[in-house]
This record gives sequence, C-alpha cells and structure tokens, in this order.
Amino acid sequence: MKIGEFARKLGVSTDTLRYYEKHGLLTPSSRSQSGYRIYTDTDIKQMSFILRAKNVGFSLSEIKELLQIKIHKDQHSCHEVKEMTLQKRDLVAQRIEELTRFYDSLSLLAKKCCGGEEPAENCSILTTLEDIDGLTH
Amino acid sequence: MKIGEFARKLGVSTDTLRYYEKHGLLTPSSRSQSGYRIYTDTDIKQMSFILRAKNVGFSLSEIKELLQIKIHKDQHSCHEVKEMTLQKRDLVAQRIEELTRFYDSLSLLAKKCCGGEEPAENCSILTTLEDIDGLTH
DNA sequence: CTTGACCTTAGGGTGTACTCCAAGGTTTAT
DNA sequence: ATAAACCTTGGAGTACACCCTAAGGTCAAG
Ligand SMILES: [Zn+2]
Ligand SMILES: [Zn+2]
Ligand SMILES: [Zn+2]
Ligand SMILES: [Zn+2]
Repeated sequence: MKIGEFARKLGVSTDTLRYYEKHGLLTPSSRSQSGYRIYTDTDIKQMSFILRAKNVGFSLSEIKELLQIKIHKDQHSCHEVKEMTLQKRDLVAQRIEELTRFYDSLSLLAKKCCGGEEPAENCSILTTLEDIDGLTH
Repeated sequence: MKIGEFARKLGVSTDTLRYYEKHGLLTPSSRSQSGYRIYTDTDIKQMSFILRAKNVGFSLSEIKELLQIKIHKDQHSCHEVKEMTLQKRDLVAQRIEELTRFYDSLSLLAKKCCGGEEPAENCSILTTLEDIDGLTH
C-alpha cells in the first residue's frame, strides 16, 4: 500500500513516516516504478512496535537501538543477539518498577482522602503529596 | 540551601531548576534578602517526584498536571481531589500495562534464540522480530 | 485529456526541554 | 580589599520530533 493508506491505518501523518524513514526507524519494503513508497504488512508490524515503544516513553533513538537487534544479523552471534534483547528487556523492567512505585504513591494518596464534599483545604492528600517519596519506602 | 547545592544533590543543572520554576513545576520555598533562591527538604521531595515522573516518560506538562492535585486546595472538594488522584493513577496503570506487553514481547523474543556462538544469520529472534506484535496476542 | 487525489523532494517553521552566554550583584576566604 | 566562587536576569542557541508549504510528478475517473 502507498504512504497515505498506511498512515491512516496507523494513525500517523505521512510526514511522520517520511521522518522515520529519514532517521532509520522504518524503511518501506519497496518503491514503485514512479518512486512511491510501498508499505506491507511487515511494515505495519514494525510501525506498531515503534508506536508502542514511543507510547511508553522511549525516544526515537532508543527505539532505533531496540530495532538494531534485527540489523546485526550476520555480524553477530546468537549469544550476542540474545544478550542485547535481554538487556533491553531489563531496561523495560526497570521502568515498570518505577511506574509501579508511582502507582502505589497515588494509591496511598487517594486512600488518605475521605472523598467528601467539603473543601479540601485540610485534606490529608494535599499535605501528604510533599511526602510522596516517603510514602513508598 | 542555595540553588547550586540543591542542583548537585538532585543531579540536575541550575539552568534546569530555573527552567522548572519558570514553567511552574517547582518554586523554591523562599528567597534570601539578596534574591537568592532558597530550597528546603520539601523541595527535594517535590523535585524527586518530578524526576521520577520524567524518568517514566511523563512530559513536563503532564507532571504539572499531576502536581495540580496540590494546588487546587480550597477551590475544590475532597471528592474532586480524590477523583483527580484516581484518574491520574489509572493513567499510570495504563502505561504499566503497555510496558508489560513490551516486556513480554522481548522475553518471548529472547526465548526463541538458542544463545549459541554461531552467527545469528538464521536466528529465529531476527525473523520473529517482524512478528513482535503477533507474539503478544 | 483534463481534473483531482494522490505522490515526490527540499527546505522552513513550531513546541518542548533544556543549555549556554553576558553583564552584573553577593558571599566567603585570605 | 580583592579574588574566587557563588548567585541574579535576560536572551540566544540547540536537539528532538514533528508539521507545513512549495513546486512538481503520477494516476484513476469521467
Ligand atoms: Zn480529602
Ligand atoms: Zn475530606
Ligand atoms: Zn539466536
Ligand atoms: Zn542460535
């Protein structure tokens, strides 16, 4: 499919796709005789991967590194490729851990509030926010 | 403490701190007679909160919204404040879910690789990466 | 065979989040 | 008292990730 249809399917702009190509994140599978970009289902999968990674806070250069796993093919051993994958996975695990602490902070915060209709001036939620780091330890 | 010491403690630049103040993320507790910014332990807690949020991929404007919980004091009821906190918490939960899918993708990928010393040319990890979305469904 | 919807590249503009001066005032140490 | 090490504001510059426009080529429908 051409760039317009592909962009609509993925919910991004054609400009974004050209930008990603220029920066080595997603090169369309081929070009038509007239030079049009041709995207395939494989490209949809890779683009979905990119968008999910972006959504959880990875920068484009970090995502590019994640995709490098694919590019190292013949220059590297299975061992190296596996190591790299596990290393990236650990990075994700760290983020999950931090986010979980964050989630717990907000949960505790909510728990401390009565949720009533009175003005929140003396609400413990507000006085506790300053201690949010203390809450999680 | 003054801005330099505070910056060193938190591992950021003084420029960043002035930038955050200008954009409403962290206003130092007070100023000295000569106009120097004076930061306290409370400011350390708030800044740690900001940095943790940044680390897990929140933008500064999102973080500002998170901190609004504190600012709404007398204008809002306990009910509203609690709702806001829970809503922010759900946003964090969504991110955790996405990151977890991501983690599973990379785990499955690693599992498919023998990890041996031969060139990775025929490594299933590389042929599977294109199918990474399929892996998680 | 022309209209309109698509596509191409090149290059400029925007918002975010810093980062780096410049010119000057303050504080501490010798 | 004067240097060194802080601090102040204002404004300019940078990197990232787009976003938009211009000028033109391609292609299916009427
Ligand atoms: Zn309350
Ligand atoms: Zn209450
Ligand atoms: Zn392998
Ligand atoms: Zn192998």
